[in-house]
Amino acid sequence: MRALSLLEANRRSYARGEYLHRMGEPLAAFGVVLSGTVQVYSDDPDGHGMMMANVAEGGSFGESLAFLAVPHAPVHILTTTGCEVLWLHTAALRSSAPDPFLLRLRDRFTAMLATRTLEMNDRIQILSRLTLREKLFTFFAEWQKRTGSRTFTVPFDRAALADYLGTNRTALSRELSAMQGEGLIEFYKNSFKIL
Amino acid sequence: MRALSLLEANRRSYARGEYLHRMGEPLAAFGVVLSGTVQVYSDDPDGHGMMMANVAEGGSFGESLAFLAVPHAPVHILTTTGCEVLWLHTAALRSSAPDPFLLRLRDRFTAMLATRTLEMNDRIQILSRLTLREKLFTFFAEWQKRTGSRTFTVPFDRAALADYLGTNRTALSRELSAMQGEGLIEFYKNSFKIL
DNA sequence: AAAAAATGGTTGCATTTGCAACGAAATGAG
DNA sequence: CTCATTTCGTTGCAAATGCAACCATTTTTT
Repeated sequence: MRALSLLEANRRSYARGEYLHRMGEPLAAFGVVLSGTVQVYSDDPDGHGMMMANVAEGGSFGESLAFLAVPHAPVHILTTTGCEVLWLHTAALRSSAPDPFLLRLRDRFTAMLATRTLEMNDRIQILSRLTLREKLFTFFAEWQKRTGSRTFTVPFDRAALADYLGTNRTALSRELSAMQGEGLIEFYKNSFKIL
Repeated sequence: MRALSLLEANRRSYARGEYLHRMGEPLAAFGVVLSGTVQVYSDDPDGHGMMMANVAEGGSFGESLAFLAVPHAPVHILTTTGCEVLWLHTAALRSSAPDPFLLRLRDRFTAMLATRTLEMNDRIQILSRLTLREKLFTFFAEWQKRTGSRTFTVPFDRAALADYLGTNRTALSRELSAMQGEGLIEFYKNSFKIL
């Protein structure tokens, strides 16, 4: 495929828990997850980890850092399951060669970034809610909308979900139990049903 | 200037508090703030407003919604001061015409989006902190880094800052006073000094 | 299969913080 | 200038929640 050679693609496999990238180093390319799940983490000075993104199969990560050639990426990237990742270089996208195929590629890349900012807006909306109950409502509403169903399975375990919502794991368990007790939701592991 | 005609630019003036855009409608163009400050707000179902972005002079807004031609934009956009805004259409950016000038324009646009996602990451980091004190530390650290000085003036009043940090205005006042009392910071209005 | 590690729920407690009510000071309008 | 409006800080209180400790269950490894 032409796109792959233009972007100097190469594919690699990773084990569960393996680092795709370490904080402080430049990202030479961005990644597309062919299988498995990877997470983007940021460490604060206290060594307190914060999940910035959870990327499932078909998703991508590191586009901005690679495109802008940020010298010291502010994040770790690691797998939560075994993974296959396609690495793509952005250099070709900056070329001024008037190649119509490249134009389409660039268009796709820009659309991807635009879509990403809209997704991050959703996350910011969740994090901006003042109470945990509100955060959960917003989170569930989004998944319900995204999947078109009142039943869905999220790709987070409890600890990761707490990180994603910006709260404490035990507080999350407490609130989920309370909501189940009130008949608002049902859940088993990472599968939720909105009542 | 060539860019302005390619992007069908037009300039408009707005009064303080005027709406540039209302939620639910498509954004035909994105905006560059020539003077003044505008804010991007999202309304949740409860009618509870949430600030998504604060755009000062020189900043831009609505790039993603305009580029993707999202039919129902999920945000309000309004001014907090008198403003001059330059509206730019993205249609030309999607053209496949092999115009080298257009290529550079598109490159700038993509870089802008990439930069935007990195900024949103910063916001997410702040919002992910569990305590207000931590949020303020992270917020101040960013401004200190951005301005290269321990003294800076932020473009938020207290209510807007509370929104930005995902907290309550009075809790924010309380915490700022406490931090001043502990000799950690000094502040007067929107100007802060890190000690 | 047994042991080890990871994951998830519960609970008591101290802290944080959202909220309401209020007053002072600053800002803007007539 | 005067009055109205906006902005900001303070405080009491109730509710939310971070945290630690603990146990049960599940999953992984040996």
